Amino acid sequence: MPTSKDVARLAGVSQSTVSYVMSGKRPISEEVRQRVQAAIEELTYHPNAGARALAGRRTHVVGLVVPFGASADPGGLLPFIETIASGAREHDHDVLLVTADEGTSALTRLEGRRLCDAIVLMEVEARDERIPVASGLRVPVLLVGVPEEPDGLVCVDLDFAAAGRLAVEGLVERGHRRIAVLGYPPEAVERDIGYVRRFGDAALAAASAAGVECALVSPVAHTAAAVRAAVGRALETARDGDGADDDGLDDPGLGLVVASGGAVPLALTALAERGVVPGRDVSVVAMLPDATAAATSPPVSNVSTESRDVSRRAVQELFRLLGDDPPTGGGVHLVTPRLTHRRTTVAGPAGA
Amino acid sequence: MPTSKDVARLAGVSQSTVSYVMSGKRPISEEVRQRVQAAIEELTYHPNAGARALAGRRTHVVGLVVPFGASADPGGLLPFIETIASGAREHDHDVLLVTADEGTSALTRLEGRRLCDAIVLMEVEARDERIPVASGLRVPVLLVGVPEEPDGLVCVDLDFAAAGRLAVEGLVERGHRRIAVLGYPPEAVERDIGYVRRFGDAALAAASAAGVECALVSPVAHTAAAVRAAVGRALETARDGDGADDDGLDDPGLGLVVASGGAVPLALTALAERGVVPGRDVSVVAMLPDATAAATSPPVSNVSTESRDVSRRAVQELFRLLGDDPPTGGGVHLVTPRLTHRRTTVAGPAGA
DNA sequence: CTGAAAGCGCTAACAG
DNA sequence: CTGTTAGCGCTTTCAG
Repeated sequence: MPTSKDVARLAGVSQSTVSYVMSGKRPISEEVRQRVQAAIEELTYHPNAGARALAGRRTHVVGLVVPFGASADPGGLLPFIETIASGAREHDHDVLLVTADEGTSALTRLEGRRLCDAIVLMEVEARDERIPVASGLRVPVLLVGVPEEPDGLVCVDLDFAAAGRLAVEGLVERGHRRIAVLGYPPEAVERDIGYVRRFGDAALAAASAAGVECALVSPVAHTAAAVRAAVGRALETARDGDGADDDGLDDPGLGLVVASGGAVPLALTALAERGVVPGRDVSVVAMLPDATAAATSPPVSNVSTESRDVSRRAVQELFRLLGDDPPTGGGVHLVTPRLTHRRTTVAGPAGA
Repeated sequence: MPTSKDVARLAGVSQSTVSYVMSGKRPISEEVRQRVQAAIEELTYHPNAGARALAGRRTHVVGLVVPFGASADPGGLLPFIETIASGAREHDHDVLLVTADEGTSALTRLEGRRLCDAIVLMEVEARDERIPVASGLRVPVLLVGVPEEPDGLVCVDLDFAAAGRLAVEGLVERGHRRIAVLGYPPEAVERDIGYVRRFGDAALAAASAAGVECALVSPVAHTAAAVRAAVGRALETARDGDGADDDGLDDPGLGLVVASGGAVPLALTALAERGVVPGRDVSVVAMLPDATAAATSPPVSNVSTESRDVSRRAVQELFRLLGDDPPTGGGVHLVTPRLTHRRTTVAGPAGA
């Protein structure tokens, strides 16, 4: 296995020149650069990462702390990881994957052992015990998710308020006058106070702004029974004050927002059991990644969780943190979701 | 940031003693060990990974090459990655994540830069261009998936033949006399010749052993149209030779095996469109991870792809490769899947 | 059972 | 524009 010394010898230059050719940190004459490049190719030289990290005090690795274990994830995680990994490679960095179940010690280990130059912390909760630790580290940390106390850290997340608004407005546009929001499971309600509240509040606000009724059914556990009950309650609520079943020809029925992606299959099943057909009798809009939404049966209208966009943004901010200019600590970056109507929304009032 | 030198000074010993205390590669008197440990705690010392790798020629990192980009994965990837990551941590290793789109150069980079001590290559295809490269590396490589030419490498995979058999036998047990297998999408048929063939052949063999008819409908693209057509063909086939619709009270109808997890929602939709109810008119058994199967509507009976078991096995074999005893190159390790009946299989002939 | 010392392969001042 | 040199922090012989 060749070292930079071998390259230097073969090219007839000094070892440092080889280093500078690779890093571009110093002007090199075209002639020398050519010779060195040729030697590198010929020997298929690769710089030893450990040595490089030791001498240069940069590992060219970013640590990624992923929320495994707890993950009953409806599909957004993988694209996220993929995007971070490819993004890192584009900047000549690698990704070290650490699972969140290591807790706060993952952070001190990554920092203490000099395993990486920066850390991305995924699925940050509202009051996340890792935040205070993270903000005390010397390596920059990027949060995915917005905690209550960002503590000067940079955060990137989906704009959940916009998502709640979008879902409700989309249903109102299709003529729904009664809306119900199936909320998050109890665990999430306790853990993720941040986005849970932001989504719900924005949904309610949008409804009231549009002058339509909106019931928030929450929490809803991810069990068949709980979702069935919640769907029942939502449908009952909608029927109240409406008098009869089917008298208004223009009434598109209930507009149902499913805030937690994981509940979608259960909700669809619950509706089917009652003989209620989404896209005809009611509309269903769920919070889901596009790919997952398109793969349910029937494909469910969705407010995209855009993990791809969020992670692209995360990569961008990450390498700003690693860049030359001091990026002025802190800052919250929100990515706006999109609403896509699929088979579960009714056509709407104005013909369409 | 303290170094092992600082620890040594504080403990009143030499640097090498600190090293030996940490590695246990040399007997240390209890007294000295205590002092050193105390110093380590006090300074919250962490060994510098780069320096350790450089001097010790072990990185304590395993490279994981994941099949992103192409992945329309029905859920098995994440648990796999998670299991590898936790398993590695249990052996005091970290995981460096690399995406497969880097191709064969990912391997040479991991090896050349000394980024890891071993490599796990996921979703290996039958004739995978990375195999010859992998088998030429100095770092041990573990394949997940069985290529045609393992080239002396260790492979771990699900036993797809057993899976095909299991699916068919499960349906036969429930009284089905006519079975159809919805095969893999064209891409997979061309790419993954290995397990595609193994699954199909075993299914057909099991059917013929049981004396029941079995039609293999393949390839089936993952589009609504293609799956709809395939389901139609499967149902027609079953109706032939049966004469009428519903005369045999004991005839549990068609037994449908969906070999490719990604087609499941489409297949369920296609059945629903025809008014055919799984679990009553036909049975459906799909090849899916348990979690995914439980989350479809209705929950579909499945032959588990057991990515968790496969990855546990992979970790086990991986650290055998990294262990002290030379593990005698090569070897194929197959993990046996399980069949779980959910709501999409009929009750069966004998009451049940 | 413990210490001293020689690198591992690279980068980054210093010198020209 | 290029070469020389001193480490980065650890492991591991080689001596006790």
